[in-house]
Amino acid sequence: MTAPTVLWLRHDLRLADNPALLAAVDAGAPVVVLYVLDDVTPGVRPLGGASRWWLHHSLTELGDRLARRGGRLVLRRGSGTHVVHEVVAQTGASTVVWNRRYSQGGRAADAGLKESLRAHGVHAESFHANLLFEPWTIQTGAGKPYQVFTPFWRACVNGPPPRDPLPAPKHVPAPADPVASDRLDDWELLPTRPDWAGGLRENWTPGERDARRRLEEFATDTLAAYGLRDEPAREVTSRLSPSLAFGEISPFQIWHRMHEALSTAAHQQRGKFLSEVGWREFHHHVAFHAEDLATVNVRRRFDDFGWETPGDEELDRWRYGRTGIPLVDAGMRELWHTGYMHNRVRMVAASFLVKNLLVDWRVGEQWFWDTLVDADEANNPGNWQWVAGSGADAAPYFRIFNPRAQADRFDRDGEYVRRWVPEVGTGDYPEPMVDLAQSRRDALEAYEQIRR
DNA sequence: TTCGACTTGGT
DNA sequence: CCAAGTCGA
Repeated sequence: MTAPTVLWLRHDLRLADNPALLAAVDAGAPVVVLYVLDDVTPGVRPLGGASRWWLHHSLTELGDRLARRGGRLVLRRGSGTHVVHEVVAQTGASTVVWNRRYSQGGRAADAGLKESLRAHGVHAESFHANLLFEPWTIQTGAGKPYQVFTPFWRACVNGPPPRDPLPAPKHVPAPADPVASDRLDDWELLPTRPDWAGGLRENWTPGERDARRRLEEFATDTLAAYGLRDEPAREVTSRLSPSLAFGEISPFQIWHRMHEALSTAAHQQRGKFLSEVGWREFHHHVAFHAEDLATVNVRRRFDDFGWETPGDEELDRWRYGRTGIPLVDAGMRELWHTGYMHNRVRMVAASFLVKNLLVDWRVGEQWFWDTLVDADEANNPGNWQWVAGSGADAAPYFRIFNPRAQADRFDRDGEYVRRWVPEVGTGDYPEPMVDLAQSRRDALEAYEQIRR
């Protein structure tokens, strides 16, 4: 009997381009493929509601794919560190492998685990899988982390190119004795009473297989029209963000596909699309070096900002799309219904909360965390801080989106707004909850205080 | 130290 | 036309 290898999966729910999986299989021993639902480890953020829905289906699909290759997915709940030790003890595993995660809490837990495993004589190894450029490898000339996107991405692109994606193993040998696993249904990741996931089901198919399909469709059909990406009524974005968040697809696979055959028109848009992938890299870079991106202002000067404290009723108008500002409401309803919001509209809806209502960006960030299927520990707070002006490479304070002007520019014929707010222009649609011109002036005044 | 450059804007 | 600040080389 060979001692098995434990593969601990986290944000890498895929078989292709999975270095830790490949290493586990190549070791020649049976592989215990483990996923841990961890709501308890300090600094590891529990998934929000929409993400839990996605996770359920992604794990189901992964389990099926694994089974077709002879493997078996083992599910456990609790502290990741504790569970891994438990599984090692139960199986007599000699090796544990995983792909690196980059959040503060995740790194701390993994470093501690590596140390304690080695102290128990268990070999532990981590792999580079989920970012094109690991955060500590990109530095300014002065050896410091970047705080501005453009030079950061230039440094990435001008350095050694990302490796080619790795193949999926054809066979994943499971241990002869089955390892105890939770039943996925018992985790109750799907909503009941009420089941609010109907819009999610209509719009998404979680899992590696559909992620690959979306990438291929984007590369062959959609990328050529990516120049229209700012218009929310068009469907010209990749919609890969939730799959990237769960690691159903890797940035290496995306990068590589963008360097394969593309039409001339698509080729012209490639750099723009890859720079959006670059923003994901940038936010992870910033988060790696920041204190805690989801709670602490990158620009500490904002710590004294006098945010308003909104009532539940006011906040609910924003959350559920009843602000009386059509583009904001359209976006918030798209989010509530589908677990997703077009990027341009995210900026407008976030700007409205932070600048027109002067609500702390953390309040909006938490709502997005709970409702987005692509909620990401670095991207979500990083983008909210960017909008608020407290973040890295943030817009100047006096840049305040006007949601009406944004609608005129990017939804000129009102198609997107009508799709989500059909009653717009009728007596059923609410009056604006705030005067845009006055609240803009108030915001400029409030932000003026920060400058001192 | 200097200096060019800087995702996404508004009136 | 307006509106700074600061990053990075």
